[in-house]
Amino acid sequence: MAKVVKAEIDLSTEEKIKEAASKVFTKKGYGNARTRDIAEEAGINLALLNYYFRSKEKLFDIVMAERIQKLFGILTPILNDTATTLEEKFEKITENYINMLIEHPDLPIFVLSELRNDPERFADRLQAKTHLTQSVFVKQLQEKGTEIHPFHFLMNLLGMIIFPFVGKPVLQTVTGGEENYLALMEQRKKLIPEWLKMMLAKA
Amino acid sequence: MAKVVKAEIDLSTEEKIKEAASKVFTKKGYGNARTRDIAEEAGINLALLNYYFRSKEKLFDIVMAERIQKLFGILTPILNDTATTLEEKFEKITENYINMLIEHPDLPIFVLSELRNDPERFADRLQAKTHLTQSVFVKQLQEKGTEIHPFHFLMNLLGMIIFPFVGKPVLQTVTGGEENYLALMEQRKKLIPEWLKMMLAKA
DNA sequence: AAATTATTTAATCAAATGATTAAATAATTT
DNA sequence: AAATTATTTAATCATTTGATTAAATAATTT
Repeated sequence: MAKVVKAEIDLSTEEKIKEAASKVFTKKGYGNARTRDIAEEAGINLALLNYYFRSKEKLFDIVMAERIQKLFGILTPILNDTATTLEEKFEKITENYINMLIEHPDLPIFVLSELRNDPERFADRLQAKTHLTQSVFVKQLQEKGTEIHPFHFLMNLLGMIIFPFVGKPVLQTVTGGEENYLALMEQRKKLIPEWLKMMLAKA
Repeated sequence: MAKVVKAEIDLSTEEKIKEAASKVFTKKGYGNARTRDIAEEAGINLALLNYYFRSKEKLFDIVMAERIQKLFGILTPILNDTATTLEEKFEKITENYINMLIEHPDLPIFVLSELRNDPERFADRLQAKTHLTQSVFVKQLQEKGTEIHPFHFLMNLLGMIIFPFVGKPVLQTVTGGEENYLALMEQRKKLIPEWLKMMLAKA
């Protein structure tokens, strides 16, 4: 056997394919992506892709798991931090998300549009229900004694943070070039937490 | 020739195909949609689809034009109404959008994810730049003398309205069934305008 | 070094898929 | 009614596309 080197080379070639797949899938979506695109992007033979991952679908599953984690993994630790106040959570989530989304602007539209195609399929990956309903964040909101359902705050937060990236193709035609867009996103890092604090105060 | 009847029958069969295409494309996206799916949904022969529309792509172009209009057509008349205040515009946009999105929850994710695939292609359909920069809405905001860029308000409004529908597959696993989700959306009709008024007041 | 196992490639397959063609049917015009 | 035009269908094409196979090469073990 060639265990040791297998592991190393596997990781290297496997990783090359996985990253190419992530890039191509994220840019074009599952249906528009061709396994040949991925192979070319990875600089390998098409057969190798199937040798390592058996099928387009299996490769896609692996990519999706990682992309979902990348998109939603930010939330869980912050929402469950007992050491921070609600206000600090707003700030951290906004800051972390916008920084990440500036680097990966096409991540949300990819994940959300693939989830639409088959929500059941990735339901277990999400586990949003448990993560959120029992989160410190929700408890802190309930302690405030507000009439407003906790998820409204979450929708507002995520909506204000993520939507500008989901709608980037449209919105950027309005704001002008990439620089202007980035400048607006930078402003939103400070603005969004303030807006949420206002909502909290009035609630 | 068969002019008169051609026009009528064309409209009927053409419309059947167009509506089937709209349904299938919206649900699955261009890349995952099959012309055979559309033909079956329309209850017609596959060849008929090509007889009327020449190709999948041309049919898609027509569908996209209508879907873009459906998604963004709501905005223009309200944003340019000189008879309403900013506050009333918030209310009208929220009310109209949420009502429409309850009927067509998969519209935004479809349009936005297809726009991502080729933003240039539909740039002329959007014309967001002109429609917005010179809108009454923007002028009214500027009269308020706020430091905050007008587009922040638009992003917040659209983000809070549209995002819950874009993220429905994820968010609904948290909120529970369709009824709960609808109830939350109904609440947002009243809440979102209030939140925007607060942002305006503090700005 | 020989044998074994793992990796990679070129060639090819089979099914899916968008599109066309030729013929049949229906409608309209003359 | 005959001729013309429009609509619809069944059958078929050509290409694309995901996947496999058999052979070549490289690495590892014995």
